[in-house]
Amino acid sequence: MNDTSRRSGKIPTIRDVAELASVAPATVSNVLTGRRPVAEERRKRVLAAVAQLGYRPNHLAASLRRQETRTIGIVIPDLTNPFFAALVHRIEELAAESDYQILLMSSNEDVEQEAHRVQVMLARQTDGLIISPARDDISAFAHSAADLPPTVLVDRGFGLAGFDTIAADNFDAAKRGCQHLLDLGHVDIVLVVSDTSLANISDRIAGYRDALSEAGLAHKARVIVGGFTVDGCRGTIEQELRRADRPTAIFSAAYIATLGAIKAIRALDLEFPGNVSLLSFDDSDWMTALRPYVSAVAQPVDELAAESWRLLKQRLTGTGGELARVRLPCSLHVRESTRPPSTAQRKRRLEATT
Amino acid sequence: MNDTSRRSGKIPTIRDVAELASVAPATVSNVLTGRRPVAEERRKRVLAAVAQLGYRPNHLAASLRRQETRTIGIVIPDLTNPFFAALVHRIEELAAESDYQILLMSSNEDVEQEAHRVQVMLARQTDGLIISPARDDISAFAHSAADLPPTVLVDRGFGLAGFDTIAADNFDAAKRGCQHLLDLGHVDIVLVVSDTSLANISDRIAGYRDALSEAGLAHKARVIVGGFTVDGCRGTIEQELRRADRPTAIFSAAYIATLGAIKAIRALDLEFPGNVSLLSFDDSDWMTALRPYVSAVAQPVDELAAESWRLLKQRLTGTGGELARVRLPCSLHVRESTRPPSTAQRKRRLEATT
DNA sequence: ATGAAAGCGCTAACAG
DNA sequence: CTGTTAGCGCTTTCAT
Repeated sequence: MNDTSRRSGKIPTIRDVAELASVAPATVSNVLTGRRPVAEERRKRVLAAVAQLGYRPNHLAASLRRQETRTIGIVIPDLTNPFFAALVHRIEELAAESDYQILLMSSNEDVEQEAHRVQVMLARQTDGLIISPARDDISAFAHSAADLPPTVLVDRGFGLAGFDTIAADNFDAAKRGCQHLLDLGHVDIVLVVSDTSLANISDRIAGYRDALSEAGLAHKARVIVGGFTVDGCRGTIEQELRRADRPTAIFSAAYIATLGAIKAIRALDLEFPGNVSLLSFDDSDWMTALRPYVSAVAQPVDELAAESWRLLKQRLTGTGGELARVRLPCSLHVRESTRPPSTAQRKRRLEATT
Repeated sequence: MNDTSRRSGKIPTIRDVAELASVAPATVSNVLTGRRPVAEERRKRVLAAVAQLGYRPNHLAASLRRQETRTIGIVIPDLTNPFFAALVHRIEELAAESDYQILLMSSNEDVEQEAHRVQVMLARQTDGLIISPARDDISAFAHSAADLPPTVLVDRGFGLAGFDTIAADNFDAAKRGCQHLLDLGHVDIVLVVSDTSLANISDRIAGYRDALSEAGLAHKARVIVGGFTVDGCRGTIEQELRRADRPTAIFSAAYIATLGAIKAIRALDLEFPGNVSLLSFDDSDWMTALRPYVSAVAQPVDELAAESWRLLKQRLTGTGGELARVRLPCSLHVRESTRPPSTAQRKRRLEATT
């Protein structure tokens, strides 16, 4: 059918269509975009010409003219983290429904890469940005929100001036997680974090401390830092578990910390929850596969994605009101890796302390 | 410093810079792109003007003019699958090094969504495409390779005419996996697949059958189909495990099948490798966390990504030669979930068969 | 309802 | 080495 175009070799433009249909280029545009009405007869001629030539509108040219690309940029720290993968997946899905596309970049938790990537996004005229900043700070890539197109900060950078920001309620989630362990009778609970400089993490630390305080156990708080790698976390946790007064429960405050914790426990030939209870911040499909099922605090990924997109789209269409700050609740899934401390555990602690 | 631009309200263009620096727009372009030399003094004036105005080149306009977007489109079936997430992550990283950006879309294993997304990519003038097709067939989105910009097919659609194609050596990997189980002494090995219509999967089935044949056990081949969901796979596998003559080993030929298999085994209160050995096609970080560590065939994700990008870039720069068909070897990680059949297992089979 | 003309912001081609 | 000119392909005035 469109052999003609194929043979001609050149990609047809709107002018080619216009000539073939004996109408003005503007008319072709109006038929294809539906922005203005076109007489039925001419409409058909245009459509026929489009089909015959195999014409495809050049979105690039339209973007330049309209000053709108229908592209949004997403910058996240790490796509291999299932949390971010799921977040991006869902945002892409929603954006596509509104005919927006995604330009994706990973900062690899690196401020400089992040800065560079955001600059590229700006040069590319993305209509909006969804960013999960490497640090809770935009100074790496912009002076202020005014330097950027409509931008939503998700998961990190909560509350920064000038942005719609959205994140899980890390404080509350960590507090409830810790309370769960306290309810079970644990008193020596160590919190393992990746990096204390992120607000998310300090919120989790604060939630953990708050729960302890309310139980009158503020002095029992113990936070250890494992870094951004599984092996780093594992090493730190192994040290912790080697202490005579080792904790009876570990609360791993990040995905990699959970993997590190499990590996550390296994490396020392310990069992969980037998020798130590384990609670994970961040849930994953495998946590309900191998035994023991891992008790976990789950972030509402789909809702975070939906809300991010909703807010951004509002800004893009100018229907947004006040800047939003949204905290979404996490859910606690009590499974098998958390249980009351055994008498052996209690005894061990007692001996170590006296 | 660039308060001037801030106050003016309007985004500066190359002409504004040119005027301020008293040079021609083309000169500004030449300074910024480095495509042609510019006298040192004028250079400095231009750079100063750029800084003062806070000018950013509009990549869109440049793309339109140059007929090159430095954007590549990636279409994959599902970003929540760790394999694809890792693939995309790595490709993005490599592309960024060459100053290419990624337009990302998921087809959600759906041919129609895929078709639509590819059309969008084409309209957006992506310089190249990396696609992992929902079916091993491009007919959903193009008549032939000639309809598309330079395109690499990765993981799926291996060998399709007109494309550089690249995939793991699924046949060999499955064969070696099955041989490993045979070497252990297993004779009743069931293969669980998601969907037989994908070439990847039939290759794995063929590899499995081939290994059995070489061992003179062709008649023992048993392949069950669980579909694209974890629960579907689990259900199918549960049924299989309820049979009196249940297998002594399960080879799960896809990530979700592995999750399904583990859940099925647990649901029936069986143990692995005690009651049944388990070998996974596709590796994941958690498989070396919880016990027993899961023996797995690992696809060379990073190499697949690197090779995909290398091939695409060659095409983009016109340095590509013959169309390439690359098979990359998988690696077999023997861990704890596979072991020789116990005497109890042998006995059970014997009783069921007689 | 339609067409002509004027750009969106940039760069390649061509003079000088 | 530098400036001028002419578009890339589309959409939007502004007439008619």
